[in-house]
Amino acid sequence: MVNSGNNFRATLQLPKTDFPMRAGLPQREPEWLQRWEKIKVYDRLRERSQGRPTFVLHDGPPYANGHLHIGHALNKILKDIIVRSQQMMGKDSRYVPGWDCHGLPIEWKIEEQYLARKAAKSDVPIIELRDECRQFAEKWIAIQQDEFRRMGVTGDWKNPYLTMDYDAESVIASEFMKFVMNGILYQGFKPVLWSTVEKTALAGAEVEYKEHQTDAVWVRFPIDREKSQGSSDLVNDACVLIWTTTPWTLPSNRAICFNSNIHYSLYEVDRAPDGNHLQPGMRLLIADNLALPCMDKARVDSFSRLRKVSADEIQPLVCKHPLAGMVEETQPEENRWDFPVPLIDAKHVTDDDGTGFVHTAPSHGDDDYLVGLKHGLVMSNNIEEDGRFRSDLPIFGDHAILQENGKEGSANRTVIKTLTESAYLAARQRIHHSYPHSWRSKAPLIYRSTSQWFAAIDQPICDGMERIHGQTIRHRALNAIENAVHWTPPTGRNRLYSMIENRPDWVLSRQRAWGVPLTCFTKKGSKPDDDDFILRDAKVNERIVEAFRKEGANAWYREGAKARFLGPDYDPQNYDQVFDILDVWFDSGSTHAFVLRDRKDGPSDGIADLYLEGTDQHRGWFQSSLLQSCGTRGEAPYRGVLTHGFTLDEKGRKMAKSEGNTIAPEDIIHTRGADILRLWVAQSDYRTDLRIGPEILKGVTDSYRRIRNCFRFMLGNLFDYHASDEVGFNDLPELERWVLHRLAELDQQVRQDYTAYDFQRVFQSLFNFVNSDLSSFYFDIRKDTLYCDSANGPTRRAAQTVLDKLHRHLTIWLAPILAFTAEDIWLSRFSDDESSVHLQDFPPSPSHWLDPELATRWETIRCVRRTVTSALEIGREKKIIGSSLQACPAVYLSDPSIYDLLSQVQFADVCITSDICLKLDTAPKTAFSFAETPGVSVQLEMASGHKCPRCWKVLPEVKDDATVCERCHHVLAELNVE
RNA sequence: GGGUCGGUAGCUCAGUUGGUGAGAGCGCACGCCUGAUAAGCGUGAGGUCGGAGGUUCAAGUCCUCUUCGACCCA
Repeated sequence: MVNSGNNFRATLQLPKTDFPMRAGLPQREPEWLQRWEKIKVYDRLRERSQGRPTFVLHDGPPYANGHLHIGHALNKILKDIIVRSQQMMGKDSRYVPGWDCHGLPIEWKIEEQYLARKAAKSDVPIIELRDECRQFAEKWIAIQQDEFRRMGVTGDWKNPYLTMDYDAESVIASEFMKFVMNGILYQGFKPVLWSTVEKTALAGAEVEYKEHQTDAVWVRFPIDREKSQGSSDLVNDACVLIWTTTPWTLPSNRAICFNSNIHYSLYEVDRAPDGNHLQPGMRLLIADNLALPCMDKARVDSFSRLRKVSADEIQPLVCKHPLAGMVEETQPEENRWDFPVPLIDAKHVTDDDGTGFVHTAPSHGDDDYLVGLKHGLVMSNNIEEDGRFRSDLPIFGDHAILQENGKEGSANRTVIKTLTESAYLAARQRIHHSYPHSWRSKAPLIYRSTSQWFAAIDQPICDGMERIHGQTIRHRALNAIENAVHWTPPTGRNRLYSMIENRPDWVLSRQRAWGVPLTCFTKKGSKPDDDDFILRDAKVNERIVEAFRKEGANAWYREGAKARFLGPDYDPQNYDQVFDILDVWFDSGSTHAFVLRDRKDGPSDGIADLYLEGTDQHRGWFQSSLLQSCGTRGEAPYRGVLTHGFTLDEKGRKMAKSEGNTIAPEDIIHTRGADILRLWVAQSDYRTDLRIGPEILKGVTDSYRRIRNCFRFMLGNLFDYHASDEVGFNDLPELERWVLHRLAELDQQVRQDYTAYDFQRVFQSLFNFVNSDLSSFYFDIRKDTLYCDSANGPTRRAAQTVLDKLHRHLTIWLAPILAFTAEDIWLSRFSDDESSVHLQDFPPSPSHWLDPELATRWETIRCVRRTVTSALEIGREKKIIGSSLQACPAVYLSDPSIYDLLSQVQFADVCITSDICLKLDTAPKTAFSFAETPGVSVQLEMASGHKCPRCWKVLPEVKDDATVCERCHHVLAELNVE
């Protein structure tokens, strides 16, 4: 025999398809991108979605510098899945991508270019610098746009929003001026890291930490017996001991912090060398854990612990400043140290180092500043730009903390000398420690209080919205978080709430060049507290907004700008123009105004359905947008907020270039395809941090291939199916109806999960369905029918009818995730020029598909099938059978209802055996059974007869190896083959 | 150092208000098929649910501590 199988091969309806098993995604994806652009999918969806309820996901703008990393990919793909699924669920789902353009990192890059060619930034006109920054941003926006689009992200790419658009700059200024007009803006002081060499403030990112040598001092603060309350041993002659590594900040001291969780005691010096700073009889309050090292450093020979002192006793104490009384009372108050120094309970104090008491100078540290704000401490202004004490400060005037070359000046020495003379110095020591330095000059930095502009978070706003939304920005924001916004996952609510509950006022000003200026004027001679300090004039504001709209924010820096904007009503001589720029968070916090409110494609009420960003944006965009919006429009700019975790490597570690564990989205797209990246996103749990690496991507690719092949099977078996071949629901076999039932169930599940943004579940459900219900069950069973039955046979057409539904539903359901592959699958059947899966909505599933009762029956059937399959497997192990078609198992059943049930279906087909023998009888002892399925036993019997050379079933009617079975005979007769 | 979140099989994930011997899919091993074929089907081996302690008749599920990791802040 040549090969009997091959003789009949041509008579079978074997699957036919051009849909390749291997996708070739990296090569083919760009073709689909071109197609979508050509047929204008996004625009057509807008046209045909008019009148539908809108869904607006407002894009959080990425920063326009550098190539995209995997975190960007995660973020944009999640957004894309939502945008696409909402559209397909019946919304008009709009998406406008945006970019954040202003700010320090770009300004830096330009500065670096200047440095490289030895040009000084100060020599370059500011407008020129700003234009270079703009060009830099433009370049990266173009690159990033390409990279995002390559991922398959849909949206209005032709009209993205940029925070540096003239219109955007104009709106940002206009939003800022709302804060000018409603009294929320004020000028105050805040300590910043300051370079005395460059005479400028530095942002956190510009700071590097290096070892630095300096003087540390222990200083006694005498308890003020008149102002303090407490027992006499404390109040009469004890001191609080503090430790600091910045002695020069002591003249700016305003308080001492302690921590009520730390144990403190009163100690007395017993013996010490002659001339020692600490002398016998001196009494000191110190944390218990630190008393010994302190006394040691102070060269005390022996000391005693007198008694424990509780936090309740410490709290009411008030100290005198160690410099108190050193300056004549004729000096103004700010030049004397005769003020009380309170003790403040603060959590940031530890007993790891120092004394357990922290000297607090609100002008010279973040903790100090915050404590100062909370307790109303006075901020001193003792240090000038060049790092010297102001000239008029007694004792210390003109002494430099750091010289112009960055080396230590005389300030520390003078402070230590003064304290030594007044006998309040307890000890000193040279120490090395990690200390902030300028990234550029490498010189040490100091904390220095500077004049800044703030938005008042707790200031009542009189804008008529206080009744509805609350009086202050903080009230409004907290109210919105609790009542008006839906959080995914819910933990986001608490996170943002506690941040906003505790945050200080918003510092809006930066001493930088690339950004939107704080468009306001101050009156010369007025003090910040004066009512007329900030010019508030709607006409002036309107001129600024107009100019910015036409010329961009550069208008602020043009010659004659001051006179131009002040107009005829004010004399420019009497006003100062502010040249600080706005915190870039104010820019992006204002996007709701120039995108959601002002664009035609924004939502009708100006509120986005969703903001979606990484968890770091609780501190960033979620917060700045909320605060800005509460200050200007009274309520949150979003109805929903979704946060996702960060991307980590395979071991759960942070990705870092230095670790060599980074993965660029570009590489994944070039080697595996964007759909693999998208599938990785969909099958990950974005609520926590997401891992990615070679092994995980391999797993994703495996899953992808599995799904792809199942579609290939469907497509292959639909090659000769047309709409006219559809079999009506009532004529479908039970098995087909069961599949439709499952499809209808999935329909509900998929919609519910997409609505909840739970794509992981969507994919999991679809993937399991395709694997467990289709590939290993339904497809496997129906292969015989599809291949061997007459092309037009009713069961074959029924199966194809179901395959057609499966193809449509599954492809469309997967389209938001596998944007490219779904298109590939769709076009394999519907390939006219204008068609695209992305123009489809989720198809309806007729309610009569749902049939729970039938599903229960089939659950039982599959259960018995599993017993049969296991029995067959035992037969295989014993080499009794190979193919299941060689068998005709006897199934012994004790339950008549199950017997009836199985009798009514083609159970042999279901088990993929040539025949099956159902018996309502007790099983022989040799029969196989599962403990889980009592009452079901299977005795493996061989099918009798010969193997039909066409369909391979072993049937009694087949008498020899050359003739075919009856079914095949009829089919062949139809075909006129024989 | 502080705040928040997380750690269930090699991988991605289920495990409802604490309650039948801890599940799915993939991968892996072995077998079958050779008419989805660099595919398909079946069977199987993998987990002291990060660790310790506690509450309870009963804990992956509640509490405390601890470890590792991440984000934000310092």
